Amino acid sequence: MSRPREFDADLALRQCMDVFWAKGFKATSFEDLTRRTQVKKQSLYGAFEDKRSLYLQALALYRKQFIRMLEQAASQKAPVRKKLDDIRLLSLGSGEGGAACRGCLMVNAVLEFGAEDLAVSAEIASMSAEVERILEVVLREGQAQHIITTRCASRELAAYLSNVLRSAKVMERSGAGRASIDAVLQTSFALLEP
Amino acid sequence: MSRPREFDADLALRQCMDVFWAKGFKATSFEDLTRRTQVKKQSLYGAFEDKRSLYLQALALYRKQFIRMLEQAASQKAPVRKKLDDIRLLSLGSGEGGAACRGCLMVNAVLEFGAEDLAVSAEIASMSAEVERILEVVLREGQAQHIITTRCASRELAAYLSNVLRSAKVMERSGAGRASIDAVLQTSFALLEP
DNA sequence: ATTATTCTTGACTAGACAGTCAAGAATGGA
DNA sequence: TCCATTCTTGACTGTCTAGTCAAGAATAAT
Repeated sequence: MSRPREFDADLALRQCMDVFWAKGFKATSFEDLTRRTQVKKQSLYGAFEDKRSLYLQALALYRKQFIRMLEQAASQKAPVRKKLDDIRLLSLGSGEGGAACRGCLMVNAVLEFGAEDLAVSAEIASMSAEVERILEVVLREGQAQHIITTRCASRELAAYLSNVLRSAKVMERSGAGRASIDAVLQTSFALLEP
Repeated sequence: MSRPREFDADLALRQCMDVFWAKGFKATSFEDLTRRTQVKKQSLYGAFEDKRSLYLQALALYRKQFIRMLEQAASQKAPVRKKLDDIRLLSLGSGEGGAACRGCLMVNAVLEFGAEDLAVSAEIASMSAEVERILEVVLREGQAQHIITTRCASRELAAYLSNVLRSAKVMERSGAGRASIDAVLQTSFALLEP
């Protein structure tokens, strides 16, 4: 065989994801990535092919992480109300001090690339579908327990809620305070009650 | 005095706004702007100072246009239900064929710059405030007529609705079909009923 | 008509950027 | 021990970009 890699590719990918998340694709230079990861240019190229490919891999990682957290909140053994609260808090962000206004990498990606970039669009569409599927299950459970309105079908409510969560991330990125984001989320969730 | 300008600066600004709207700030090169406006580089610099300054002026123009349309819908002499319908349709977009997935220039701007750019943030904050003010009046009117729920204060509902409209624009930019955007909007508006 | 002023035009500059090259270093297998 | 392979490193390339310069053109006021 050959000389083994000296850096942790998974760690490097996570770090690159952070940079892309904070700055966007175009505004991130390759030098930003090498500075952050402390990995030399050619090594990054070796491991990830390309700036664009690195970005797509970061998107995929983000999606996996997010879905895992959402699924955790949705599938816990707890009352529906608790699940919904956790989902709301998840999308409110952990309130980490300071650099917390990055929004959602996936939303940022859509806004940056629009619908033209097929690979990015596909990633987004896939994530949205998963999110809505998970939400729908919880909402249907809530409807069965008369906690959630039955004025609209669970599928519609899931699309609605997914949209609300997305836009909370837009608010977050715009620098809105945690309080005002939470207020909007509270209202949006309150309107789901029968 | 001196030699008069040979091009229409207002028209050029509108055209630049279109380009920024479709491509974003960083992805728009000055050459894109000169190609679109058919105005030579130095002339654009002469009229608008700077790429960034041009962008900020485009943002301001967009805000004025949008607020004017929204105010028109909100202040027409018509039942509240008609007003809300018009507001919904406004944010659904006129359904112009093809290149209609540009989203909202202002939302795109926030997502591209995050909260760091003070001038951009200020523009956004100002637009959000105006939108919410206009919506609140309509919603309060609706509450008085028992068309709109009084579970939440009109101010909260306005923040909610403003958020919904924003995220419809995110969906639009992501290439979602008109039908699915409208479905989400319908649901979001339906939940406002008592 | 002259002049001061501003517009137009195209060539230019300096810097940033993604991606490449080539030479040397380190490793596992024979 | 030696070789093949892959990693590392730093220098390099070509391209694209925002912004500038300077010379010529057109105008309004005198």
